Amino acid sequence: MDAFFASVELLRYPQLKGLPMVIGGGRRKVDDILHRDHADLPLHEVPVAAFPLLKDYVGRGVITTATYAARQFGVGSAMGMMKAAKLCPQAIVLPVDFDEVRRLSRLFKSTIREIAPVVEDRGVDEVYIDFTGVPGGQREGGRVLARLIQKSILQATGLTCSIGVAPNKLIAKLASEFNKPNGISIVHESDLESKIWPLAARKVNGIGPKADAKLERLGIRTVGEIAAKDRDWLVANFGKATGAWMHEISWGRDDRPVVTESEPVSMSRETTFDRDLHAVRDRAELGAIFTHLCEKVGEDLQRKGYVGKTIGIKLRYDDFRTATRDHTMSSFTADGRTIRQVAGQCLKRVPLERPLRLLGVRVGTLRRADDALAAGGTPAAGRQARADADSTALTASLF
DNA sequence: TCTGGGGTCCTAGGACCC
DNA sequence: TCTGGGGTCCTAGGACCC
Repeated sequence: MDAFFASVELLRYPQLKGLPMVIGGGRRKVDDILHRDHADLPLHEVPVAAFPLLKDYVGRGVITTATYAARQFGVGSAMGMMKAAKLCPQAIVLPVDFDEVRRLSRLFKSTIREIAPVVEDRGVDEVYIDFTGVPGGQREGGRVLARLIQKSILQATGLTCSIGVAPNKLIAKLASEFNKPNGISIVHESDLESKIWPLAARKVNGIGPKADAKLERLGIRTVGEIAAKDRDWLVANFGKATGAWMHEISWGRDDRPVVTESEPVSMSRETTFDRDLHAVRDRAELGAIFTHLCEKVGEDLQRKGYVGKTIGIKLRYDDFRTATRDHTMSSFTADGRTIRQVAGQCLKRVPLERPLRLLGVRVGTLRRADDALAAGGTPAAGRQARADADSTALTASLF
C-alpha cells in the first residue's frame, strides 16, 4: 500500500492532499484538538491552518510514514520526530489511527483474497499473492491481474497500491518498489542482470544495516557485485547459512512458498516513557506502567484465544542499550496477575541502576487456549500457573 | 533534539537426558 | 590415562522487517 498510514488520513482529510505530512510519534489525540476547535465542521472542511505542525511537536516518537511531499525535504520512515522537525518544520503531523489502519488493512486484504485466495500476510500494509492458480493470472505476465487487484482495492478503500510481479517472492518484493506509487512492475527471470543486479544490496529483504555495512567494507554495494563473488568466498566471509543465502538471492533464486496461515509465536506490549524513569526514584510510576503492560498482554492473549508459558520483560536504558529476561513456567497462562508476578521476578534479575526509557512485557511459547485445554485441563492448569508464579515470588516484587 | 511498537528468526552456551 | 555423541529445552542478545 502506498504511504499507507498517511493515505488513511487523507481519506478523512482530503484537504491535506499534496501537502507535506508525517504520521507517527505522539500519544496526543490530534483529532481531539481539531474537534474541540471545529466540532461544528465535517472533517473534510476543517481548515488546513487548524492542523498541528511538526515544528510544534514535542516528544520522542519516530515517523511511521511521510507523504511524498514531505519526503522531498529528506524526511522519511523511522526518523526521529525532532530531527524531522528541523528538516521540514511546516509539515503537518498526525498520530497513527490504529483502529482505522486495521480496518482498512483488513478491507484491502479481503478484497485481494476474493480475487486471488493464496495470500501471505506481511504486516498491515503488505502481502505476497500467488498468481499461479488464478485464472488469467499469467496474462501479459500478470499485468492484467495486477490491474484488476489495484482497481478493486481502490474501489473498496479509496487507496492505491504498488504491485511487483515476478517468478518468486524475493524479486516480486524488489519489483514492487520500481513504480511507486500506484504502479505495476513485471520482472522476468531474464531481467536479472538489467533490473536486479544494479540494485543496492540493502534493497534485498534480509540485508539490513549491519550486513550492508559489512558488504561495503568488503567493497560490495550492489546485488550484482554479490553475484560476482563465488559461493565459497561468501561462505568464508558471512558463514555457512548467510553466505549460501546471499549467493542464491544474488542470482535471483528463491523457492520460499507463499504461506497463507501461521500461528503467532509471542505477544508483547511495550512503551517508551515521555521522560526517562528511575527504578527507585520513579518506582510508583514505573510500577503502575508495568502492571498496565501485563494486564494488556493478558487481555491480548485472551481476546485472541492464546495462552503462553514463557513470560519475559524487556527494558531499554537511557543509553539505548537493551536487556531482556524471561522465565518459562511449567504451565500456560493468559492471566494478567500471573504474568505480572512472573515478570516481576524477571525484573529482579536485571540491573536497574541506569535510568530507563522503555519497559516491555512479552509472553511466548504460545498455544491456542482450546488446544492447551485439551492437553492439560484449564482449571488445574490455571492453579498450576498461579502456583508456579507464587513459588518464584519468594518476596514481594520490587515494584 | 536523537532513535516507536509489534513481531520473527537465528545464534550460542549450558543444562539435562539417553 | 582420558574425558562419546546426539537431541531438546531454556535463556540472552541481536539482526531484521513492517
